[in-house]
Amino acid sequence: MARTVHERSDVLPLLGEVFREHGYEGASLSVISARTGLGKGSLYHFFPGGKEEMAQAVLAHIDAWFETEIYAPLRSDPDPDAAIAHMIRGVDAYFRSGNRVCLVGVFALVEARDRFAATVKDYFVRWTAALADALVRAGRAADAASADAEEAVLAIQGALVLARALDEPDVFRRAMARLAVRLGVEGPP
Amino acid sequence: MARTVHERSDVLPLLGEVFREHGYEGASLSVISARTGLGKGSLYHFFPGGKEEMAQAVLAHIDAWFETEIYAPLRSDPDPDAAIAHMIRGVDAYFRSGNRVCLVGVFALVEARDRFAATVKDYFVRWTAALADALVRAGRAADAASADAEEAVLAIQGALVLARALDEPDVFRRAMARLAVRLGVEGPP
DNA sequence: CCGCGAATGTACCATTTGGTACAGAAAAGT
DNA sequence: ACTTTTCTGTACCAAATGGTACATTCGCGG
Repeated sequence: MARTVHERSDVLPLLGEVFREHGYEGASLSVISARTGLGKGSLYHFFPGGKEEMAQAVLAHIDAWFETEIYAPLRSDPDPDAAIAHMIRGVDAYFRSGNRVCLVGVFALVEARDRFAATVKDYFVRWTAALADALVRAGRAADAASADAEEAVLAIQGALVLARALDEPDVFRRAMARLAVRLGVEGPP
Repeated sequence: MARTVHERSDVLPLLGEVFREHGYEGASLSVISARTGLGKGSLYHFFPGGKEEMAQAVLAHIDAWFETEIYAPLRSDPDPDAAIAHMIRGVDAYFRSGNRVCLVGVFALVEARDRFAATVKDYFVRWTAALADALVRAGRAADAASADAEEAVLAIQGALVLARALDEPDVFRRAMARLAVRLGVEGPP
């Protein structure tokens, strides 16, 4: 029976897309099964904790990506300006220039209540902290850096909301361009 | 049997809170019934179209509030700066300084796919247009006004996401203060 | 080449879902 | 006082929900 053998790790991106598009409650096991191509048997084999474990795994996967790809450079790249520019390009690519939504943001607005609150909070705390760190190292005063970092992360989230609402990805691209100017770096390509 | 007689209009705010907290999919008829105090009979009496009509009615209700309370002054108040300041104060109060989430934003991220896309889009289009109008009348150039309006609306949405994610309403208050500065008016009290 | 464990599909479970039917009670008209 | 309309709770429905059980099959190490 077991025809194609899957890895848990290559299911995560598919799961992510499903949760992105339908939210947690909206992502029923049947649509998850359909989109991943995995039957319930396989799903519960990889994620014995069911839907909640799937979502948690996806969040962890996303978090890990941002950690290595965005946060770590912000914290420790010897050239902070380059790290900030890299962040903007990375974010632009990750959200496909506004065509993709932030799963963590989605969970923050609705389902975070108690289920994913800690993970969601951590994601944003570490993001703003890392960005503030880079800004300080780039020469900004500590309090200004914190404010600017908060504003930047907030702008990214807001841009995603607005771009999706208007169905106009350009809103996101414009926001990224403004962000680059405000943070004093080169904008996305 | 029918003890307390309700009005459709006084159920809408309760419905709004339910959708805000649970999203569309997460708001099951049972929690709607529990939170509104109305049995299914009454709910389907007021909203024959079921859950979808409830959500649509809530959106319309919200839209109407913003139209008269925020957009109209932005468009036609003889003192545009006063209208902008009034917007910031109104928004701050409406979202309870970050303790409340934007239902339209929630729907934009997840459920809008096809169900509420038009309503959601309209809400944000009219908001940005009205704000840009006020900014132009306040003396700003047309293109700068559009960009600033877009950025303002986006910042409000982003601030709501971040404030909720961090469980730190102050994020929203700070964002509103920065917004006031950037739009050149008095901030919220 | 064989056996064991990982992976998988199917059938099933109890519960909940959104929605309907309907019979009664309260208001409102008259 | 009466009818009629508006409102409400309860009981019910088929379908879908998240989850479990299990027999089966494949891949790999011995």
